[in-house]
Amino acid sequence: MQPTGNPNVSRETIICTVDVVLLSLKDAALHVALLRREHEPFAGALALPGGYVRADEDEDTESAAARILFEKTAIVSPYLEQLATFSGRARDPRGWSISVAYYALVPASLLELEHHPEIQLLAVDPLKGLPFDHRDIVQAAVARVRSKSSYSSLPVFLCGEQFTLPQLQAVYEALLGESINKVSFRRKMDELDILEPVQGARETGRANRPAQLYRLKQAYRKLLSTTDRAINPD
Amino acid sequence: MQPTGNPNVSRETIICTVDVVLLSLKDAALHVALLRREHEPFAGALALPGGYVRADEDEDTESAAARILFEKTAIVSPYLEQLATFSGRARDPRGWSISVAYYALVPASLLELEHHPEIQLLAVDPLKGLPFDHRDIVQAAVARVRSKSSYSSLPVFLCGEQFTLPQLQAVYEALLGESINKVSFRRKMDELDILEPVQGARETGRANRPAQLYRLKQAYRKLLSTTDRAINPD
DNA sequence: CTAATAGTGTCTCTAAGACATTATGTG
DNA sequence: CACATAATGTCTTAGAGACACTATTAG
Repeated sequence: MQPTGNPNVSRETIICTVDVVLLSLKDAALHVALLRREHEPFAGALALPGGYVRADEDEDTESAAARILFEKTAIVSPYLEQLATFSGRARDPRGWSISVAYYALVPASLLELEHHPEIQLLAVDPLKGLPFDHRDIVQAAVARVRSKSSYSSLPVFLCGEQFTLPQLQAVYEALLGESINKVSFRRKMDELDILEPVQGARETGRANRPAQLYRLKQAYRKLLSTTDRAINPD
Repeated sequence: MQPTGNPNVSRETIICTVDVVLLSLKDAALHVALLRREHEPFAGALALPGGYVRADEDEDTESAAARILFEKTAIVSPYLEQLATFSGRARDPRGWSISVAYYALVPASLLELEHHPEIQLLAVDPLKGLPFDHRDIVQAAVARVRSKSSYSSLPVFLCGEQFTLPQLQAVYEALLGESINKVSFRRKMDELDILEPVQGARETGRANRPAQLYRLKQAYRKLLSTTDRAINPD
């Protein structure tokens, strides 16, 4: 955004891309959605869904991320947020590049394999063998989600539309890696004031008292609450 | 980062820039450093220091930010962190652009006007009249700094190399906009364990008990501690 | 009935804030 | 000495965790 020099002067091209870290919870562990690359570089390798920013059709990089995610996985994520920008000469063999990374959270039900056979879910914990700097990007996304989880309602986006409080607590515990005091958890959820019981809806079928089903209040369906210190581990 | 299409296909150019939000504390209020633009667009207007990313000389966008900040203000900031990336067609009249924004914190002493006559310090509170989307960028930086201040040692970068605890507390209070309990503040600083007293150094000259001078411990000189819930307002 | 988990009441304990007291400089 | 602010000791209070007890289903 500066005037020094002539913008039309010939310079080395900068490659502008976006990458999307699509996260979901499977078997109580965070997994990232990867796709097999069809073209060079790294053809055949599993990598984050990503692509070039198209100045002629994308409004900004966020819409580019949403477009690419949809084109490649047919998924529209209810939660998509900018993570950070990764740049430099070394990260892409094609040349000096910028990748604006986004992360998305979706419930596992959205990733049913029969509907998305092209998606490979890989646990984020021992993550290795990714091309480019995709490992760094995924780790940054995981760190962000874990960090935000302790003081926000982010994890609800990993649940389906309706869920019980014990289910939601299990999601928080999976993200934070620690067990949470049940009473404290419910107190915090009550304070956050973002959930509403689904009248008459209970989780039935098991040999115990059925749990009340909840859902995000309408006002928060597409929004994230960031009330401070909402959830704390034991 | 995707292979669909040919990277050599002719596309609308994307302008790659960085902008730096240089923040400092003056008269107990956050101020941002602005420069008068020499060239179009918005020649003559006060704007953030920024410039084109140079693939031929910058290692990544962070070094580009450091380079541009130094070229334009001769300042090397001890704290420089990526803020977010702003993009789209509308933000720059020259065309579809990406700006990777960084923010820096420096003590007011570094901005002595006699050494940096080109810098205009503007209070961030009623901020208006900035070109591009620089107002959004500054507001994002201010929000980030205020948010991080409540649980980290970030504000020490707004102090000089040595400072007293009452001075540091005043900085936290200016950032958070609330007064802090003195005992709690000192307890937290003690827990953070990032400061060390400068032996024998006291702030003298006033008609009261002199305050002990402190400095960041060596290990943190260039680092940020992010211990959770470090500082809380009253 | 028992088994199992949901949901809640309440006590304890930790940590933050309020307040008072002591410490140490200047004039 | 008075006065001002630094630094610290300690009491009060709010909030988080532990734990126990009640509620409600299946079988």
